[in-house]
Amino acid sequence: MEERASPRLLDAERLIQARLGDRRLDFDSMLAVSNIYRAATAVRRRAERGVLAQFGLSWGGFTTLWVLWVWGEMRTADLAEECDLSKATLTGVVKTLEKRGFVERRQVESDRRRVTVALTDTGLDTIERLFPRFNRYEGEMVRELSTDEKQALAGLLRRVIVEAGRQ
Amino acid sequence: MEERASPRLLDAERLIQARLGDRRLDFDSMLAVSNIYRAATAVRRRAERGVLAQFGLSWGGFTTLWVLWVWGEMRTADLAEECDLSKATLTGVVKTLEKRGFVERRQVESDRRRVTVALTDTGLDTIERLFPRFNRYEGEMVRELSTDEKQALAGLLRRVIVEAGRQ
DNA sequence: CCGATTCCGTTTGGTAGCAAACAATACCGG
DNA sequence: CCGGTATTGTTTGCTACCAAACGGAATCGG
Repeated sequence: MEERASPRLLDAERLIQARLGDRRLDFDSMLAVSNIYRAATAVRRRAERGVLAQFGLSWGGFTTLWVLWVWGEMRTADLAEECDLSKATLTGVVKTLEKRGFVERRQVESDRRRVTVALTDTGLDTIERLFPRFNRYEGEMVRELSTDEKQALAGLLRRVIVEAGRQ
Repeated sequence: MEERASPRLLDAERLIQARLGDRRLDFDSMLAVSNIYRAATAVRRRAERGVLAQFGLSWGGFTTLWVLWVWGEMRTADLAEECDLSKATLTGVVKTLEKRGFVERRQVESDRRRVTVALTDTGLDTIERLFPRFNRYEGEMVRELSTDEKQALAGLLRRVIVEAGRQ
């Protein structure tokens, strides 16, 4: 099970040890963190190629549609927060989604600095057809894990998110 | 233990569950996958702001320096593979690193299509000073986890990487 | 040799992502 | 009211990232 893991990674570990000489190095943390990043890249790429591309969506675009679906019409700032994007980035993503006809911007009457974003009918239809397929993909990507392991993984990651999120 | 971890995050997760209602969905997989992505973003941002920015490096730039440091001079294609980047992206990253004086390109005599990339003295000095600090940051980001938990996390993620990596 | 094919890194054209500067609007103290 | 300050979303300028097209270089079959 664990043995076939990745001999290359272990080689690298020894090489680093040699390079660093007597310096003390935290390998457990290094492997945990670098695997988080690698897993995220793998998961994102697979989802983009396997599902999202057919709908003309990137990961960020999908996330935005999904958040709007779950939470409904939202102010730009809250949407950015929920999508875990800077507001500047969100402006661009929304622009793209608008171009594709998935969302629309709405001026807020009571405060003209503000703008809300909402799904169009096309956007709603798209996310309702897309999400179940996306969710099946998610299942495939973690199918090696038991239910308990999935929950354990989510729980461990949650603690990393909280810690790393402290600025 | 798990309860104090992150009330806000769990609330959001419960809310989503409520919003999605009776649809048959694989929540365990969904939470595992989305937390992978969130954790990666948090980890990357914290490292970039906390350490890498001071050295004028992005995550990708750092990874590239690190790989070159550990493995030595490499062909472009192998470097891209090792950094988990497309060769097109790597061209850009190397271009930036070259501009900053961290790496240099070398034409291969025996096959003039090929190019290798190697650290400059500046690059070597930089990564040798930077990596220990980066590693301390990694430790901080997972400091809530015990050694066993870090290893468990790395192991679970490795299995996701393998599965999601199958195209 | 030579034509076709394969291989390699770069370029092109597009989206994504951030920080910082910005303009418009709202708000607040006097 | 009115001048200063805070807030909000966008713009600017940059890097990163990918797929696909490209063009030079090697290689292989005949």
